[in-house]
Amino acid sequence: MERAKEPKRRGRPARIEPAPEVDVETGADLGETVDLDMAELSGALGYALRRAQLAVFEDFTARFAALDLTPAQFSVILVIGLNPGRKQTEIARSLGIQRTNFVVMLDHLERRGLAERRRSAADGRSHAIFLTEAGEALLERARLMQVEQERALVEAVGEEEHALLLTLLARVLRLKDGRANA
Amino acid sequence: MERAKEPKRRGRPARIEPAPEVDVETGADLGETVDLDMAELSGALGYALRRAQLAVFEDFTARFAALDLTPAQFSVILVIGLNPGRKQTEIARSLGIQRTNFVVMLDHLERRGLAERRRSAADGRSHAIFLTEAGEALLERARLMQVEQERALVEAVGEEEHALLLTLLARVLRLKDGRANA
DNA sequence: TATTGTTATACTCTATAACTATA
DNA sequence: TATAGTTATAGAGTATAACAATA
Repeated sequence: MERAKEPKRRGRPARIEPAPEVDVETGADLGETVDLDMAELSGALGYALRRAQLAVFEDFTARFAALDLTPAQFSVILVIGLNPGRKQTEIARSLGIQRTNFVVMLDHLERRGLAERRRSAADGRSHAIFLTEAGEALLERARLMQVEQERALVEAVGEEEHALLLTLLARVLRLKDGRANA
Repeated sequence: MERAKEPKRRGRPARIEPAPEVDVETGADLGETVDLDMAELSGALGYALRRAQLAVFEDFTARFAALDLTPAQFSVILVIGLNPGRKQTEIARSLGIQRTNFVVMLDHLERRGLAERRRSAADGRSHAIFLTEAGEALLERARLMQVEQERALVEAVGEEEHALLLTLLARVLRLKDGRANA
């Protein structure tokens, strides 16, 4: 049974004081938009991608708060679940995570009892990675949440458009090949 | 005349040694793909957005290396250029940058002689932000590079598809409204 | 020698708290 | 009291160097 952790404190430590019990809802940070000229930026695909990605990740974070999973953590347990027994480095690389940073991520998941490393008999250097029972269970719940987010996205952009977006975003990755072959 | 700065050193400091003159091109990090099952992840729009955004930003960084501009810095000088004389906080908020973090960004641009703060006569608290001559000049060069990137993107995804992507990515932002009204 | 996993860093980005000057 | 700008700081993400165990 995984508990939703208290969101970790960030920024300068609060001076120990009465604890004001602030009304968080008041934060009118996005109240009046100041109508600057943004037209040129809005035409830049990179900028549009960035804003869209942030919006989806924010939404994700809100939805997955109860499961205490970041987008990256979700992607990791999903890939482990679909590819049990693979080497640490294989999992990491498939997600574009450097193996050195993946160590800490896995430590975290292992300490939470969601994943485990097993020494490979064939190759004493490598670890085969698996989900635990708890990990599988959490993954199932996470899958449901992910489906809900996808449904919300379909509602926002349209059914066909959602599929189209996936297609077009895949094409954007051709940029890399383009430069590699140049 | 802005110089392309040496990319800042990161990570653990190298032990002072002969300097191996490594063949960087050998890094076969993405050589053989290990064919894991990624199907489920690939269907997640959030993941697709993330990968696409990273690809475009990487491409951007490569293209803008000579100008020594990050995507964020480009967006800042662009918005200042299009909205000269606006308050610091207005510029920052229009880009979704917290005013506290914007201070350092502006410091940086000001030290490079690209932007400047002028105390407002009307309101002694606020700064009106402008580009310098050098800033305007750099912005012009940056605009050309940006157009080139956009052209590369059009080549990668198609002319109509590029326009469609912008439309659909704007719709993705409805997610936020959805949650706000819920 | 090369690979797998690891530790130790270090820079960037982003977030919060609190201070100063001004309104 | 509220706002604009600022400083200080902390955490997350991501990058590099180097080492140990194993191949």
